Amino acid sequence: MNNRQQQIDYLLDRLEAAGKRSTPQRHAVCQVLVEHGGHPTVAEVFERVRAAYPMISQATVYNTIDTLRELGLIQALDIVDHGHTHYDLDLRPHVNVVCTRCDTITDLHTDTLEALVSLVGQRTGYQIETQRGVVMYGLCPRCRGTQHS
Amino acid sequence: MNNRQQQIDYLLDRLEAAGKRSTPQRHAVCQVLVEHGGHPTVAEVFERVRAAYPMISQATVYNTIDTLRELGLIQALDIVDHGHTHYDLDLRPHVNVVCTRCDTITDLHTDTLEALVSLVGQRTGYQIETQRGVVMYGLCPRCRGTQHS
DNA sequence: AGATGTATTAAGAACAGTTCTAAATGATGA
DNA sequence: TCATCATTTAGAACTGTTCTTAATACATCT
Repeated sequence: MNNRQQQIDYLLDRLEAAGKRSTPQRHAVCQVLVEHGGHPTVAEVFERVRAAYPMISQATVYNTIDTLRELGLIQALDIVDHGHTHYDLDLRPHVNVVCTRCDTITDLHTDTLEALVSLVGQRTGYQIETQRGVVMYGLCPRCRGTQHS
Repeated sequence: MNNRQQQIDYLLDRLEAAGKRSTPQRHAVCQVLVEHGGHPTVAEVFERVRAAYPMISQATVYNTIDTLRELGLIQALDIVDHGHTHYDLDLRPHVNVVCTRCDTITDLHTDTLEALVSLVGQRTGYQIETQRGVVMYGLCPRCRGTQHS
């Protein structure tokens, strides 16, 4: 029933299927990733995991996230001026729209992106990783109102 | 007639128009940026500028690039797993396709991206910076051939 | 031309996110 | 139980970028 629990279990299953162990640390990281929902950074994950698991090391968070990434279960998102990498569990093609003032990230799913991805593949000859989102920058609706500063 | 020279002069003119001085260091940085043509990093620019201007400081390269960016004359491009920022003089909307094996970046200009940008603006309410390119990842044609490794 | 004020530059220190290292811990399989 | 191997931990090391400070060069005013 619990969608999130299913998602956490899915990640751990895939880890085990890849011959990795399902440790409590990895469980905690996956749980935080799923429950965060948005586009967490390592620092955010570390901080939250720590609340439930105070002795966890930052290196473990990095390692777990790297492993998940190698298995293609999450993707990395580098955003100009943010200074750290964000991660995204959403592997459907979508646009991540970043506010250049408040840093809010909004997702948009649209067929136009999928069309663009396949067009880029055809035109360039690249084998595009279709599960990756793209990033756009702009002012979010709220910040457009407070533009003057 | 020299297209590149015009572009260099344009950058310097815009610097001066913004009240900045047109110093030899800035000239050298602009020249390297224009002549590079692709998506240079600060390290690449620094190295090349140094050849013609051995006493230039890395800080000056950073400062000049920051200034150009503040004036909207170049844009920054953060690419996952590259570890440093690339810069792009091309302010028309385009897709930067990055090879995940050899790091080659290929540009693609297409109306579909412009359509996507305006659609994203409408749907999300964000005021999208239309001059920014987006990044996609994949295997370039050459690396698709040597995939086995 | 000379003096004054301001922008720019240079060099290197400082910083932050990430990666690496080495030792300790914990699980697995014979 | 013992041996082995993966994993975790803590912190050092690394790297790209930013910051600081003093020196320099340019522009303006008289």
